[in-house]
Amino acid sequence: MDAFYASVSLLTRPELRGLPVIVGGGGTRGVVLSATYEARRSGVHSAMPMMRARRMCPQAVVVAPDFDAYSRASDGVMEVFRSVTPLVEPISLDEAFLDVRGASRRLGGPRQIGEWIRATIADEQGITCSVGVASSKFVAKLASARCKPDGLLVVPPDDVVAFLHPLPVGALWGVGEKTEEVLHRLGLHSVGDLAHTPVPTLTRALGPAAGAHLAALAWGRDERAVVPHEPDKSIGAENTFSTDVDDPAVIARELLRLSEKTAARLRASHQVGRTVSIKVRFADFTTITRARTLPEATDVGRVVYDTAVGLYEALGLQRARIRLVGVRVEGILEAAEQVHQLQLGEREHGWRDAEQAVDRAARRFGAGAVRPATLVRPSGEAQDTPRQAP
DNA sequence: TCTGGGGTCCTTTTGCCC
DNA sequence: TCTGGGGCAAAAGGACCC
Repeated sequence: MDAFYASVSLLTRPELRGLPVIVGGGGTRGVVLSATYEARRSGVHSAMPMMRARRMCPQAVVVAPDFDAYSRASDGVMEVFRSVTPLVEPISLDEAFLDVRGASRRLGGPRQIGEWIRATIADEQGITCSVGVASSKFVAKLASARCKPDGLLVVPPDDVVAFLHPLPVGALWGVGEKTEEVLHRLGLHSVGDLAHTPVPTLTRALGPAAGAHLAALAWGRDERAVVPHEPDKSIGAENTFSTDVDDPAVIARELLRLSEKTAARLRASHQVGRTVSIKVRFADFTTITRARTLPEATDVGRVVYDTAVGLYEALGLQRARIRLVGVRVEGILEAAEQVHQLQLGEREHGWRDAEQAVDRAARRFGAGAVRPATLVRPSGEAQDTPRQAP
């Protein structure tokens, strides 16, 4: 999709069409999530700090994100994709790879399929998208980027190298700021430069995996298949405070909220995880992580929380100024695969039962209907995260 | 200028066992 | 008892993507 969040937000705010619009968090610390092309003309782009974006484009209208609307639009778009082929690999809410080799007989060549998808999505969702067609995933991805917005570009197999080589190295999927800097220091600016560099030079500079990978991509070699639905490897939640926090009680309360949120998502997806990790970002933006692997996988918020707090306390911080905390559960398995080892003298009912009861209450009365008392704040107290009404 | 939240993957370090 | 190294898994850090 083109400028997905911004385009979907404009559906309910048609009076803003044609204006520079930025979608981003209302607070002072947010970044740009999406911007219309009118705003991009002023240099605004996603991931840019909101403060800077407002300065660059003071006339822009800033709207808060509406993730429910984006999620609904995404469902509609993915449904269109799946009507073409079951081989759909979503990359995010607004983007997916489709392997259309098996659909040609029914729907015509890739160009016709692409145009049909574009027309159908414009018709059903009222937003534009761009389609790249190629014989590999990453060339298709670059092709779609090149024809944005509202475009379609087919790169036939014989044209791949000619298409790639003039592009800047930073255009490659997997080359970000740091890697680009390393490549520039080697005097490599275009994909063609990269292609004509000995592989050992690249692996020395970037490591064996990245070096070999980029060398292959520079010649258009990419064998990765379109894989529908890979299982989750980790599930987590994190939060940046609106202002830095040095009160351990506030940190602990936030770890509790994030632990419960993460565990609830595990239970909802019938999954459990073995490793609990926390993330702490200090006021100066340095970030650390700490992890502990449990004897047995869990989906219980209290277990996640106890582990997370233990990890935090083990840091031995003394009123450090904290910007962000996060909780993540890794080593995920299907709950059905997990066999619970019974202990002698174990209580018959525990936190798991309590939390399942909370899940049932939440389904009937809404998320947050029942929650730990420490997370129920006196009215009027400042909140760091907007929350549903109790 | 001041940097979100959801993730994945890779590399290096560390601790343990033999 | 000390020293060293290989193998392995877990932990930690960092780059990257949308």
